[in-house]
Amino acid sequence: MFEKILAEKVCESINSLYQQTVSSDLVSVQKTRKEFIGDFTVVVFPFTKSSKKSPEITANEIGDFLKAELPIIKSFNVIKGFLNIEFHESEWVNFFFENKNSITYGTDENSGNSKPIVVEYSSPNTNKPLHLGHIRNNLLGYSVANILKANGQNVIKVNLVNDRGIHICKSMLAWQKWGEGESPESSGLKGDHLIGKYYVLFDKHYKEQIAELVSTGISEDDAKKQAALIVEAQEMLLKWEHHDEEVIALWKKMNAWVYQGFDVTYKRMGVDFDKVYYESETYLLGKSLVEEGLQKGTLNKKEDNSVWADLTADGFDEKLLLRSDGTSVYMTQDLGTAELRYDEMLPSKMIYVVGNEQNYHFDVLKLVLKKLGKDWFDAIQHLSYGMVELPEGKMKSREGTVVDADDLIDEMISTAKQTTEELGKTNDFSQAEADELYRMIGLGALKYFILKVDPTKNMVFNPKESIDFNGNTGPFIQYTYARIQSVLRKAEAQYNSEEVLDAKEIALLPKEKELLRLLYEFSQVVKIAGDILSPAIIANYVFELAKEYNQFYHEIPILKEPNLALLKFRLHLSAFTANVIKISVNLLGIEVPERM
RNA sequence: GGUCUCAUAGCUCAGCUGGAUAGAGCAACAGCCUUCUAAGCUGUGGGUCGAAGGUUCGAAUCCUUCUGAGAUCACCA
Repeated sequence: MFEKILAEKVCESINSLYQQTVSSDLVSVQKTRKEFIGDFTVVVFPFTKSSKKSPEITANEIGDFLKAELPIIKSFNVIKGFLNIEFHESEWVNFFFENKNSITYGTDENSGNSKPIVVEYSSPNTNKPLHLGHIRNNLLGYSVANILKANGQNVIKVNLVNDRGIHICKSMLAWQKWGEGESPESSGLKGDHLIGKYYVLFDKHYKEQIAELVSTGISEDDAKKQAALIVEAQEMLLKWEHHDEEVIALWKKMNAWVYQGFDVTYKRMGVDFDKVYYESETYLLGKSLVEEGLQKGTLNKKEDNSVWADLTADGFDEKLLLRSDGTSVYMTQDLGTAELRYDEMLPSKMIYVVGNEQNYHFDVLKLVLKKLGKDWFDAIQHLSYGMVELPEGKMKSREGTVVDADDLIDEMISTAKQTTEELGKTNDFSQAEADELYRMIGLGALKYFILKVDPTKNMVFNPKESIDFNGNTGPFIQYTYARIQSVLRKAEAQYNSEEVLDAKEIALLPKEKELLRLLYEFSQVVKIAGDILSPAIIANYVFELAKEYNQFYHEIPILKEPNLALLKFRLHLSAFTANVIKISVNLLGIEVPERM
């Protein structure tokens, strides 16, 4: 890496010129801004303390040293405290030859040997269909897993399905009462949507009952607890915990419907898992951990038999871990599944892709594990992503403002179809080819729209404005790829990726140099994205790359270039760019078409 | 009320551990298809980086205070 070589040489120069030692990671080597001549810029302000000279003089002295020591440097110039260094063009051409044909360029293939990283994402409830918030979660989890793999990590993707609890009992009860045996087959509804329908129905009737009770003079809080429906639902949950055959059978039937529905949505989103956990199978695990904590005296039991962790010393409150009736809460379950996961896979890290509304939960989770003496507590990393909001604020299922995942995907694909047909792009496509293209573009637009935003930040989605296909979008990037493929197809006679080109014939134009420069940065982009778990880094990079290529494409002729060596170079440069575009978007879970 | 996050162009967002004159896209306006795919390219306008202090050679970035928005603090998950 050029930056590393430069940084180390700069340290040497400080040592040699001023007899001072500087650590190489304190040296700031950055890309030279376009308005100046050079490839890399060293900021010399920090070294003026060592040199006791002005920034300009210091920069010149370091520049002289570097130039004398490193033959790869062609020239340097100094502007204020900035030392701009220009490499010989051959360095960039060499970089090009070394990497242009690598289908794994920028990624680390040495995976599999290290301790695994577990990435948990999706983690749906089985009482309603997935919505836009889940889409962000799924796309993030899937992409982060890809990015970690590209960084040489052994990644295990897991899903923890929240398949038990009062919420699913509500749907079950409503279906029992008013469903009249309705099934996905009889209704034509997708299983998860069918269940969601009864969850909403439950809530509707429940609210009516509450209102009725309130009108008889009962307080709202009491009404919420006394309403017949909620009491019945709780009875059902109790029956479930006691393995009541009828309830279990109903539960299995309805969950199966939901899973059929989820599978369709997962498949359409293009996400998958290496392992699926079901909370119904793991929810009891936490209890033994809590018992252990009680024995050790790190947890305490109150008079009513409820068990608590006292976290006041760490600036938190007390946290309930077992209810007075001995049943476990969300936190208890998470303690159990965390330990199960750790014991099963001995991971170096356990990443949980969970919304930022649960920041407190994860702080407490780690703290309780620490209290319980689990020294691996720090392996837990909460990838806390921001909410997807509507222009008027948070999505609310009660107000019907939730953007349904399936609906949105349908809309994206049909918009892609309409737009593509208007442009006449698929006139010579077969129906199957065309449909595949619409799917790719629609999903590409959606995925890019979600993933280009910094995961930690809340983002806004306006349902009234459809997601764009022009500008900083997925289809723009897909289009650039397809455009390159088109050129390569036209150049069949001149293009052979294996052909050895003559480096001496190649003189880089500014746009070509900039393209190469961007391609060079890719491996660092992958590394940063992996370090901070941010697909947005990749998304913004690949947009930049596509934009740069389009400028090159418009400015410089490829197939009409009279010099055959240059023509071939540009074809290979185009192919290299297409390759990096493909690798990049694949990290985001986006596919690229050969034609569009 | 306690804790935590966020605030950058009309809108949606970049701006990596502090570095040169804060960038894109959309929207608006003006151009470019007898020439490799116009889902493209070029140009114009648009900013007190929420406000005020501070640290620094240097602050959108770090610290403090204030304003505004949001999250969270359940014997819910």
